[in-house]
Amino acid sequence: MADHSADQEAWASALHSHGRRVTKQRLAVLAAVQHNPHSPAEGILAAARKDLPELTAQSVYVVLSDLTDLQMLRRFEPPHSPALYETRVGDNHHHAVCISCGRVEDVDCAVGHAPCLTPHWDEHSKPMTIQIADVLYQGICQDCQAKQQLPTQTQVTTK
Amino acid sequence: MADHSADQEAWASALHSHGRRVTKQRLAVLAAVQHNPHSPAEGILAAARKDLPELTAQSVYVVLSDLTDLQMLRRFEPPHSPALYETRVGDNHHHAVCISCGRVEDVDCAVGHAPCLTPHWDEHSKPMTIQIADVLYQGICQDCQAKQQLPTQTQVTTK
DNA sequence: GCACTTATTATGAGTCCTTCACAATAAGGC
DNA sequence: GCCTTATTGTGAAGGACTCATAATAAGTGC
Repeated sequence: MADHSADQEAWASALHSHGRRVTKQRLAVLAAVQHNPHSPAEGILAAARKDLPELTAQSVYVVLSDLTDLQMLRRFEPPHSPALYETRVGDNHHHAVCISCGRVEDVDCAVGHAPCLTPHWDEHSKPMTIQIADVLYQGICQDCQAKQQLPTQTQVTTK
Repeated sequence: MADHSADQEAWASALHSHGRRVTKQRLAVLAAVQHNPHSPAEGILAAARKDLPELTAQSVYVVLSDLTDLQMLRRFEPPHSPALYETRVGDNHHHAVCISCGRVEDVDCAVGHAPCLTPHWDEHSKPMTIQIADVLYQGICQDCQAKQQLPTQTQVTTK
């Protein structure tokens, strides 16, 4: 167990710099997200309640969305899954999710700091000024590959 | 109004090839998605009901998810939005959403057929076998840029 | 340190999107 | 045309998240 108070102070000053009050709820949520990256609100609630049992789910939702707006947290929504949160922000990394078990891995940007930031628009579309390019990789993690020694590797979606 | 029956037959044979029965509900949903790309289930229901008023929302959900599994439709979920559907499948294109108005544009793949398909894993992650790489661009479309001649271009999220 | 103001949190209910269980219907093979 | 069974319709339920309001407590000034 490393020096928690150092983290606490870092979070506190970050909150201050955004004009937010430093509450134990926010610190608990931040710590929970830090120690459980890629967790949904429910998981963050469970983790934070170990330190702060009276914390409510609604507070977690409020805190998470506020801190996400402040860019102190990053939120992403894999298909068929509730939103996941992480403290790793500002480094333009991406995510890979296992379509079998749902496990999530971070993927560093392969193309520098702004991957694929120059879309080639198709004919009929009105271009946009792109600010973010999120890449979501989907595949099968090694664990799941080992478990299901697939008989056929082609799609077996014939119902 | 082009030749609808041609489309109908194409959908019908596609359904057959997947072992599905050809029903007016499925055809209505497929036509609705084709004519309203990037529509949510509710919008597809509304569009399909113009041809088939007795169609129910639940049927639309069932049909959409089944056809998505069959890869006859493609589904994607922008942040803070219900799932959107389109008939353009198998061409590995991506999407750009306007963070202001929610408008969605197709973006052709900038890097050939498999963009960014070779993630650089960070140190601690177990690599996965990547099958899909979805890119979600977020920005501001021209219309919204024109409407809000932003006074400050930095973030005004100080509440 | 002690009020006081107001941001935050807790409480409770409500919304939206989607799915489930089961009965009614109809597509397609015979 | 009939029969089997996939599909659809009906009605209700579930999960994830948000909203309105009251209670609480951070941070400010005295």
